[in-house]
Amino acid sequence: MTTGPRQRTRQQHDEIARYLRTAIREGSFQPGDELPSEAELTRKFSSSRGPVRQAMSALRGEGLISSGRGRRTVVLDNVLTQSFDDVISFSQWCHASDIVPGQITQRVAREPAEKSLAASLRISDGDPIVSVFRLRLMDDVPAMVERLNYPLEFGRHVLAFDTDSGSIYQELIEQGVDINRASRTIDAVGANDDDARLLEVPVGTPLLRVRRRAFTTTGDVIESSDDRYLPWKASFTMNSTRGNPSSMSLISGT
Amino acid sequence: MTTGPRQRTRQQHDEIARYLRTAIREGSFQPGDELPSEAELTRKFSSSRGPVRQAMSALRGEGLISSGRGRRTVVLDNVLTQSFDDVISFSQWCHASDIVPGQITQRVAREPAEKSLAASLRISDGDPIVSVFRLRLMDDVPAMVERLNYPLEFGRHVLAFDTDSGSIYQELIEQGVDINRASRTIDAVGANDDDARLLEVPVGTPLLRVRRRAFTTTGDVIESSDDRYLPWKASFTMNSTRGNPSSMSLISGT
DNA sequence: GCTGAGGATATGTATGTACAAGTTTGATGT
DNA sequence: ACATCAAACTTGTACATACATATCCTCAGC
Repeated sequence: MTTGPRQRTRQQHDEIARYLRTAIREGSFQPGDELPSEAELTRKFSSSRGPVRQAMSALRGEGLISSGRGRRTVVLDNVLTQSFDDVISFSQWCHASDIVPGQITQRVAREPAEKSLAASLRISDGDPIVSVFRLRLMDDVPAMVERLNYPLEFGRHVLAFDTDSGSIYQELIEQGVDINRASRTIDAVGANDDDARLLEVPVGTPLLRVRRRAFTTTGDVIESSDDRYLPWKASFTMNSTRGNPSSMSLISGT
Repeated sequence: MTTGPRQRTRQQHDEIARYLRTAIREGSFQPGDELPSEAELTRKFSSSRGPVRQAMSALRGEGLISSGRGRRTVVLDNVLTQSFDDVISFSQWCHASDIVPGQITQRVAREPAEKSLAASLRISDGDPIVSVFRLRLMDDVPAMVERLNYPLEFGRHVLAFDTDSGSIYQELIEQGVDINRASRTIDAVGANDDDARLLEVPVGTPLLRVRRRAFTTTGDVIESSDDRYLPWKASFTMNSTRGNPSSMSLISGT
């Protein structure tokens, strides 16, 4: 007996949450609108209040809705958000959000590293790297451009992989690369010529840039990447509590 | 109407969560240790499983613990980076980075809340709010425009404060407002006319936008704000580790 | 037309019960 | 000594119920 099919019947609360997320995303419930009451959802899904409240709680945690004693639950002004702790893979995030991820590879190359990239990957200037340049889609609509750079040691797995077929992250995991830690820096940039063409927006359109470096347990750099999101397709949220500091920090530029 | 003392008996789940947070923080439960089982906590607090699971859910959402079917709940090694106070306050962040913060108030007003803002602050449409619009400086150079909105309950402290003199956050703390939790959403926008004029950049320049909502322990919304940074003056970084869990919150079924 | 009281309704909290689905543990048989 | 299996945990999910507490709406009274 192996792992068996990951078939797993979907839980009720999960199903309710997905229904609401989808309805909100597709505009069936606009920002400011009231969601159906818990009682209505209970009837609609032939469930009980528990699962309904679990779903609501999930959505509240994602910042999608706001609720309170006596008040109807309302939809907040929102775009999809990645929860900071589990942003690892674009594909994975899409699946969690019930979106179909897509990718159109623009370029895959094995080439010598230029100076700044070499420094970022902690290799020598001119050492070979594997670089990938892809347009990423959400439900077949352009959403992000992705520039990935790997030292050859890890990049060789990428060269042997069809980059149009899915998640590189998952492929690396399956190849036994132990991705242990990642560091992300978020800022804003204007779309350059390539970005603008692929994302179908004017040059200079504000994009949300996420630069990521991933490490093994031993501290070797696996990846140095630059993702640029259309800000109306994705944003980042994080929660912090007094006394329980968040892992995010604001860094001063030059 | 007598607003009455904000006395409010503490809820069981809140008390349990506080106990566990404190115990973890003070080292009674070390990273890797197992927490008491739900059954034990139920007995210890003479409660039922619902509140215990709500507390666990809160801690899981804060990334303090990890749990799963069949497995005991274990304490994670919490990565301390920047304290909550440093992240929430521009002034404190500047001081920590050895930068002189500055502010030039553009506008302070008491006005009725428009619809979306009212929803965000969880008050009624048209209820009075206090809004502040400031240009923030780093070493006397424009770096960020700040739009703050408070319900009157908290905003009255702001009205009585010289907004050119420093940190509103610190003032609120000193006035006894208990700022407990904050949620931030980060994305990118182009500079509008006001932004461009104050930051001395062309209209449309990409800015890093941070929308923040701050809450009291009881869940009341203190603030809903919109900060826009020049991306070459500030950015966000974040570290995550593979083992560490998502910040998805889930609440017990009960 | 406006105000205020009160009921209807909404979400938040708490308890009890039952079962599902993993993990750990220990007894048993070889 | 070792592998195997079953019992005894653990946490996850679900349902029924009750009450607390805040909001909204209706309608009587002025």
